[in-house]
Amino acid sequence: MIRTRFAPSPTGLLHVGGLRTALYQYLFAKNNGGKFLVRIEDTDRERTVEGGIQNILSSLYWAGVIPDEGVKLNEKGEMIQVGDFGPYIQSERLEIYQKHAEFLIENKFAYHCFCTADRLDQIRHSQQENKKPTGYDRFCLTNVSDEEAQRRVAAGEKHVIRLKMPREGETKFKDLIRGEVVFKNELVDDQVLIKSDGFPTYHLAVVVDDHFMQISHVIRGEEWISSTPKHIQLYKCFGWELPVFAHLSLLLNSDKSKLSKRQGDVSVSEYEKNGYLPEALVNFVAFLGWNPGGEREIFSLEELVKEFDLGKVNKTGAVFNLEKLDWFNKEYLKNLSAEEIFEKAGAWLTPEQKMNPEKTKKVIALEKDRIKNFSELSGSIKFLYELPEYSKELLIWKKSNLAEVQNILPQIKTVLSKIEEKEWSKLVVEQSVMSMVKEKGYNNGMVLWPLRVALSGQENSPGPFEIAEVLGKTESQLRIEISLSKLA
RNA sequence: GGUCUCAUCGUCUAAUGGUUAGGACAUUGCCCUUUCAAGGCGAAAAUACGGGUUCAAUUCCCGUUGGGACUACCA
Repeated sequence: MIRTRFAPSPTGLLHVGGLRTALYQYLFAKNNGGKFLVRIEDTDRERTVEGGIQNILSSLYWAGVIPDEGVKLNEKGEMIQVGDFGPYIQSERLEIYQKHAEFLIENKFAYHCFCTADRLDQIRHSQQENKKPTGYDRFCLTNVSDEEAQRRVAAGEKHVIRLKMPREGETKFKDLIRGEVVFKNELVDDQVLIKSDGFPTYHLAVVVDDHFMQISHVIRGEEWISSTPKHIQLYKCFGWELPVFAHLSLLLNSDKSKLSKRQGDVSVSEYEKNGYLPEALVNFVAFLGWNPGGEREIFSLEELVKEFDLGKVNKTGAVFNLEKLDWFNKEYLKNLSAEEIFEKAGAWLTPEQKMNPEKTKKVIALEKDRIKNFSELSGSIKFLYELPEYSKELLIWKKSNLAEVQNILPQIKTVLSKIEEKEWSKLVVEQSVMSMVKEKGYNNGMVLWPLRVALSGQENSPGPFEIAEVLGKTESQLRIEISLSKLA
């Protein structure tokens, strides 16, 4: 049984890099008929933030990356835990880690360390100055006997528990994405397993949990590659079977450094707020470092599941490029009907726009190919609900002049006034105006440009006939009237 | 500094010994058109460098250079 897990720390909002990791874990599990679960790694009490778990889960659900097991959301959006291997929140599993740490101590796979932060800093500094590899010098392993350690622990002295890495040999593993990776054991530090506050570090907790939650494939970011030998050592100490490791390359800023806040929005909820479609973000993020091979780029989540192949994941880090995301979002927007957009974009519409669904849907149909995301929608259709600001210069077509506009606009007005109110439609307006253009031998632009600007007030907009239909006869007439006065 | 790791157009990538090195985004030219968007047709743009191996290297090996990650009682 293939089982993967997403194990975020609730230290902030869900990051797009985190979304990609979760997505790959999800796609891999689903592609293999396996299970995807979410576990919360909240062992750092300093950094854990209020509402962090909630945000991570709601972003995941928004994106459609829904866990089968572990920490989930119910219909009301409340956090629940589902599955046979819980609890799925590390702060609720403290005794398990403690028990396993004791096992390691008893079997001499780990030892107590009483060194102060100051001393640790000092050795690190001198190691760096002497161009030596950094790491704990094993002072407490060599100078503190088991009996003394027991006594000091019993006396309540502050201490941590460290893993005793072997000094000989090397640790090898076969990464599903990178192939064989080898580390010399003597260079691997004696990692702290239990902190002085009694909480486990990531390294102990991740190994214990992945084992008991029967994770078959540990898919995670590249930043973990160098601590993998420590994890493998722990599996060996416990006598557990190793999972398969797959380390994903990082998402990058445009300067190729690890993606961070300083170069714009990186949280999933920010994209949600800005009116990006989850399908577009998911599709985009999936293609950062992986693609199924052909030339097609638009894939639904179900299609991604079908196509996904960890072996085709790239080793190189990918720059998170917003322009491409905009393109994906536009593609998805184009495929939505005005009806669907009206439903989905509710949060971005003004109350007035929401109260006139018939008109707003028509308006959306006109503008939907012009916007990148929903946050642009309301602004882009505003001129159809309220009188725009007019500019005299804009009313004059580049190949025309003031006198010509002053001559033509009244003629359009006359033509339009002849149309019956109930006959008013895009088609009828178009026929009337175009036959006038033809009759007088005018150039299209001479007439259509000022008409369009009179109706929209915009430099760029949909065509004049579409706008006229939405506006209706009275409003259209009014706007032409106002434009005329601006020209005077 | 040490360890690990990566290297195809500006960006995302395809091509696992034989291609005019393909596509997409962005840039740009033209067409369509009243404008913008969309659409259509083009252009420019890459195998980091140096050695091997081979009849043949983007592809395999080595080195160089460059980038990145890690180097915490954070994950």
